Amino acid sequence: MFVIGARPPIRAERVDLIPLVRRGLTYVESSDAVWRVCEPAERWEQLRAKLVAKGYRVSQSYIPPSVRRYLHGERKVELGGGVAAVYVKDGVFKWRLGDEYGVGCPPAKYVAYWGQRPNCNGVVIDLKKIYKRGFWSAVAERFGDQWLLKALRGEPDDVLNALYLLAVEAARFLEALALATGVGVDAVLDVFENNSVAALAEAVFHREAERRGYVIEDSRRHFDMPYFDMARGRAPGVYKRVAELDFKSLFPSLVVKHGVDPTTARPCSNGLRAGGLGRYCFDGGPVADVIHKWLDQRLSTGDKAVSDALKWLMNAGIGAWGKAGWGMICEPCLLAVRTEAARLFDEAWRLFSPIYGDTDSIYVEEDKAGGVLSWGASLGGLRLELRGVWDVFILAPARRGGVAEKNYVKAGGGGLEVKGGLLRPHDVPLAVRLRYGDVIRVVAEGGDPVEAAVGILQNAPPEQLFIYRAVWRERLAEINKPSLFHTAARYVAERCSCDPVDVFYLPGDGVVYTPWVAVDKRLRARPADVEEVRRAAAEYVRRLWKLRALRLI
DNA sequence: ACGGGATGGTGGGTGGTCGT
DNA sequence: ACGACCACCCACCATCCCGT
Repeated sequence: MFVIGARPPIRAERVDLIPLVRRGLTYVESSDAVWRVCEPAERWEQLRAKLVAKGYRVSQSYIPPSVRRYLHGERKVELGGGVAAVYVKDGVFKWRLGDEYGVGCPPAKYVAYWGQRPNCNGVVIDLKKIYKRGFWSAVAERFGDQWLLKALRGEPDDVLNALYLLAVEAARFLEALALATGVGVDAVLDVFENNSVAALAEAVFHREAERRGYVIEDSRRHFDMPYFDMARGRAPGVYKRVAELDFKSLFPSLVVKHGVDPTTARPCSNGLRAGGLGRYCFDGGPVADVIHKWLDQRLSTGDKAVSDALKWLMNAGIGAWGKAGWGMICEPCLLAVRTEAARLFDEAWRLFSPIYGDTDSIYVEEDKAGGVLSWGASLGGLRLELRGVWDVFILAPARRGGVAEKNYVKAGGGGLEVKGGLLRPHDVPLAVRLRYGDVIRVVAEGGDPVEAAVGILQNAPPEQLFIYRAVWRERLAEINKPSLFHTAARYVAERCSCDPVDVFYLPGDGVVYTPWVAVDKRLRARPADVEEVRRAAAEYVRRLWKLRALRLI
């Protein structure tokens, strides 16, 4: 952490760096002194508050020392080493490493867990912190809804195997971040304790500025910038043979093309429009250069994990210019990029009247794709690519008419992609969730999705009649007005030690069904038979808006 | 003509998930 | 982190039916 200005009343040494301090919406060079704080890092949070209260300005106050040791070359990133998953069963640590299974601590560099932390050597990864949602929800999202059937059965080996899948993915992502930033996985995890990828990106921005002899003042915003929705759809309906075109890394490309950088942003009469702030010019700088390097890396890598890590770093780094909280704030930078993206988006709509578009994507009839591609090629510095042609593309109607934005289904070549909470087959019985592709096929052929779902339920195995949802114990404890779902959750929570609680349930008439038991609000239970539950499931899907919306197309 | 129960729509609140 | 959106729940209101 650095202090800018008079000598601070703490242990600090003078360093020969030029401060860039915030003035209005931009940064300017100052002749003030710069001090490196020598106090232990655990005190920085408190120290910052005290110093800021006394009128001192600070820099890099949120970068952990572990990250700094890597950025200054005192430590080198070491990649590779085995990835193991560990979980506790009856007080015993069971692990999987590749195809090997064992008990105790695994002989692996990365030890990932969910729930109780194993006391093992190596880089310990808390998967709860990485995925920030329920265990089975994360597994189902990434590796298929079939895993929810295993969640229902609850076989210990299935849990360990699912855990291992997440562990491998998480370790690969963390290593990719390490490779891209030069910050070791242990230090990346330190950042994630209190912060996000944005803080990691900013650490690299700061280091590059420092290398050039500058420190950039930390500033703080209390409100996030307003978010402009850039999604637009033509009309609800089923479209056939739809070409999808995407800009690859649009925001980073615009940063690089225009040299957008917080350290050189300044108002000028012929620059880029920055929303309502007027026009701004940029001359590149340390931040734009880092993003340039990351963009080149992303365009040349064939490794998906590395590509994803770079995408996160760039988007989080750029997005953080308008975030609330401490950081490298630059409203004109973010607004200039967004406004330019919005201008291109509008131009595409004027020229091609797409079926659908969202920020950096354009969906048009197959025969228009060539025209869109040549337009993209004429823009300079941007890469517009044909991602593919979908056999079926469905735009959902909104409840109040028009298109429900960011809600669509695209299907082709046996694959199916569903976007948006309105259409995603959550909150539906597992059988329907697993066979959602069939429901979509019926819609594409002009049939009734609700009756298709009811048909699926009539022939479904009994355990697939339930809906899956997760609820965290902490949340469950503070719920005042429990719904039927929470009633089921409380009933299940009393019978397992899981967190989040994995609830398989189905709302009924005055009761909620959990596998083969009907529970009322006082948590009184009676057995329920299959046909009773099947009827409740059919009634339930008939009520669902997400299926009736598909019917209205 | 009146009142009470049943029914159905609405709007606000709560909780959860997705997407950025 | 935050907004948008869905399912659910409840309070509230209008309407209708029907018996008195």
